[in-house]
Amino acid sequence: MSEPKTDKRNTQQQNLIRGLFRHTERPLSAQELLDAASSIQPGIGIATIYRGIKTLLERQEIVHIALPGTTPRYEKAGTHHHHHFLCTRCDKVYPVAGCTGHLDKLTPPGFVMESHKIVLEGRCASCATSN
Amino acid sequence: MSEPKTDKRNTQQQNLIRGLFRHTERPLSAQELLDAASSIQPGIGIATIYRGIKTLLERQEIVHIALPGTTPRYEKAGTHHHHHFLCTRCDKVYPVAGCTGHLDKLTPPGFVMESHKIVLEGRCASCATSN
DNA sequence: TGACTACTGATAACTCAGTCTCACCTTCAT
DNA sequence: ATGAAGGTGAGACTGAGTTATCAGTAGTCA
Repeated sequence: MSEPKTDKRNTQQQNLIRGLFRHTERPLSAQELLDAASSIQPGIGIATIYRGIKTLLERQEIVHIALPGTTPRYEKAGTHHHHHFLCTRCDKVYPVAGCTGHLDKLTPPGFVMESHKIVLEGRCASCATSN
Repeated sequence: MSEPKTDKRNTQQQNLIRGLFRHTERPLSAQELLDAASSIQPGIGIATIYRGIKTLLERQEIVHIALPGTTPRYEKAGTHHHHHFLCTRCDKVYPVAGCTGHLDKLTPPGFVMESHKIVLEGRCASCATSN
């Protein structure tokens, strides 16, 4: 749980943030990171969370994920091509393996598709069973 | 180009906004509506645009469309199921006919999918040909 | 036509995510 | 152990998008 890697200092807070990504399978928002980090190190500030996100993005350890109608999430870099499920109840985002493909067929004539996003919405497993 | 429909007044501004949706095939943002409306009726205020959007949403003449990484758009209600193409250069959004289907297969066990969004990103026809 | 009142335009205010500032603290090379 | 300097936490600040306020305007109805 300590990796210098650059000339930056190896602080508890940055290691904590890196550890949260390492041990969480789903993409996290800044607020989710703050909540999770606060339960381990109470008092950690939101500015530190954003600084940590910025550093990890620069090091390409995480990637930015934009989703419709909610705040950005950040996810471990280097995963296979996949999409996301957004729970409309708890607002958590989950990775979804695979892809339907055949999206080229949808692209209008003359348009050049560079990437695509598929977002499933509904209830996650825990919100589907509870009211 | 004049439809009372409720006890609300039938103003030039509201008719203009309704007309813009009626004669535009692609979803529009508040700013795009302001730009388009201003070219027809200079001096129209942004507050009037938002008031018009609110009224049309209440009357279910338009629907709200959330997209990743950009501002909300609004689109004529009652269209067939379709998705959207977001131009990464001009930030315009275009409707995309059809759908790949087979998305149920992606839903993780225990999750309940209620809807899905597919967003294609790249260059629209006019941005693809110009630099 | 005249009066009532909802609507408009300008702009201030609000909301929220994200950034900046700065005094204090922690890390780390010495 | 010590000092230099980058990191931290608190909170002010910023900017984009949206909403509220209010005096003046225009639609509606008698």
